[in-house]
Amino acid sequence: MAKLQKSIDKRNALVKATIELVNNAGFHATPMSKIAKMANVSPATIYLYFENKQDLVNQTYIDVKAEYTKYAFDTYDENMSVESGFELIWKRIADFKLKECEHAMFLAQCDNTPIIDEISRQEGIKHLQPLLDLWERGRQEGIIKPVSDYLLYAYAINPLSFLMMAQKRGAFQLNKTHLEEAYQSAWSSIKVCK
Amino acid sequence: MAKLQKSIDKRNALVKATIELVNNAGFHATPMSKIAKMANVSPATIYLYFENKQDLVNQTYIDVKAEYTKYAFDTYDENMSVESGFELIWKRIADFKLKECEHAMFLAQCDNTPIIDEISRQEGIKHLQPLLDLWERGRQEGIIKPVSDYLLYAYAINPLSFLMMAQKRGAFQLNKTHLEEAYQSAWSSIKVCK
DNA sequence: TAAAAAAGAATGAACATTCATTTTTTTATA
DNA sequence: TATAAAAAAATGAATGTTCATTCTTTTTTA
Repeated sequence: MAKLQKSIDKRNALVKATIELVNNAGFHATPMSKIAKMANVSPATIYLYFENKQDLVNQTYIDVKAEYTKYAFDTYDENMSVESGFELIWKRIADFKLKECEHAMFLAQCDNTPIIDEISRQEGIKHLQPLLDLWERGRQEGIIKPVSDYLLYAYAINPLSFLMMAQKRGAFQLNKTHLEEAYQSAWSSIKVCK
Repeated sequence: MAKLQKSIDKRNALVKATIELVNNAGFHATPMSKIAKMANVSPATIYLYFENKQDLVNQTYIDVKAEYTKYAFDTYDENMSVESGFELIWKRIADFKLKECEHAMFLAQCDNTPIIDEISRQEGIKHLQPLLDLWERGRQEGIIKPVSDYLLYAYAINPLSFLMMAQKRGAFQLNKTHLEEAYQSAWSSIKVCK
């Protein structure tokens, strides 16, 4: 009840500020005072929305992860064929990582450091289930290689994180052609070869 | 002169402690005092070997990156064919990431956060040159896809980082068979298809 | 006008770094 | 080779700052 009365805008502003500051300076160099300032809020106000700094970053992670997977699966439905379902999801993920670069970067940072609680990490993983289900179906139909989800993810999805980071650092620019090539690589790395 | 007298062992112990603590707690939660304690040294002593905390972590990064690439290219020579050269390097990298897991994890953390200075990051990248040269040769011979180094790296090498992290988190175990499959995926994602 | 939300200032702990000494190593001399 | 003076290395404690969090008061909302 109390919570519902509090302004959701303020919570969102805090989450947004956290993402931006952690991306630019790292967790170690983002004090609560800066987060508050960027969100136009008093430091004390943060504690009306979050238990402490750890809780703030955990919740931010879960929020962003949920947004990411919502975007990824938004236009997917389970009746699609394995191949076209995968293509759809892959391209949505690519889209997200390149357009919502800030959010994708934040996830990459969280996924490669111990700044997130193990519990929140697990929470974040759950959202990926539709993709894992698709792969399982693909394996049963003999279309997808009968290997661990981790191997499939490593070759089909994870490269996009690397490309996103490289692009963010200005090292190179991903265009439409690259993207199509990348998709082909992804698909051929997980499909069963005839 | 003065520097040579100082015990290289102490510097190494400090670097080692930094890797271990940053891996387990993150940069934000590794105070100099803990690093000193783990290296059996007084906090003040750190400042005889490093300018400050940032310098310590930068140097640690460069050290580990150099060790990584030294290992990767150790048995490679430029007269090898593109395909066997690539296989050799890939397998050495895989070996390193799985055996020297702590070091590989540290690199992954540094490569996905702003804890390292841009200058040190650039320094670290230089070491990778032999692989880039091999790819260039491969492109000229029509064996390797004529695409950006970043795309090749994303699909051929980076997945190993993801698999290493997954393994480290205990999520799954990479065995010989997996590794061979992973290599095949890597190679087929960068070679020109006949 | 009462309850909820927000604010700014205060608090106390943690931390990076420096300081003043002590210990160890090196050098020079006999 | 033994010894003492000098230099270098190392130390534990001190310093001053930064920061997360809390407290008290004010403002807003119902």
